[in-house]
Amino acid sequence: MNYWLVKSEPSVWSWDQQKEKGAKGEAWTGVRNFTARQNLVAMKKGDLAFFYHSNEGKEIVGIAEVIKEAYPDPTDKTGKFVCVDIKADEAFKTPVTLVAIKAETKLAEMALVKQSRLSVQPVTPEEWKLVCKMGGL
DNA sequence: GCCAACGTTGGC
DNA sequence: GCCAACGTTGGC
Repeated sequence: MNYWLVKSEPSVWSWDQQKEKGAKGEAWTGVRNFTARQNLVAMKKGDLAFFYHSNEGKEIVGIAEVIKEAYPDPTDKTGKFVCVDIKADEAFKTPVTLVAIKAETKLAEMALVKQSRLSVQPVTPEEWKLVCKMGGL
């Protein structure tokens, strides 16, 4: 079991839209970055990922589950990139903001802080536990 | 809306 | 294969 963090601008694809898709989930497309691509390929069915809202909100709003492993991204004409399917799992009782993450010294090493532009990032089990706790789960 | 950071592209 | 130019992302 691995842990991840995926980012989306809520104006493009929000947690609420993801929730509406229910158990069937939705393809997580649009990744056009090789580092993020590598992370997508490494995802396994059943892995969990934080759902982060960038630009608007700047907070982790909930947890999603990988329900289909990497396959060619239908929105990518070059065929170079992949996507996975995810479904909304649990919403945080309290969203964990970027400010709160930065204020927590144990989370200073998170990719979210150090590499803010990477849209699919790995999360360590320690970070996962702590952020879940901060989110009220 | 600005700007810094960084990934990608293309010329050599 | 290097590196400058360019484009995009995302926090502020």
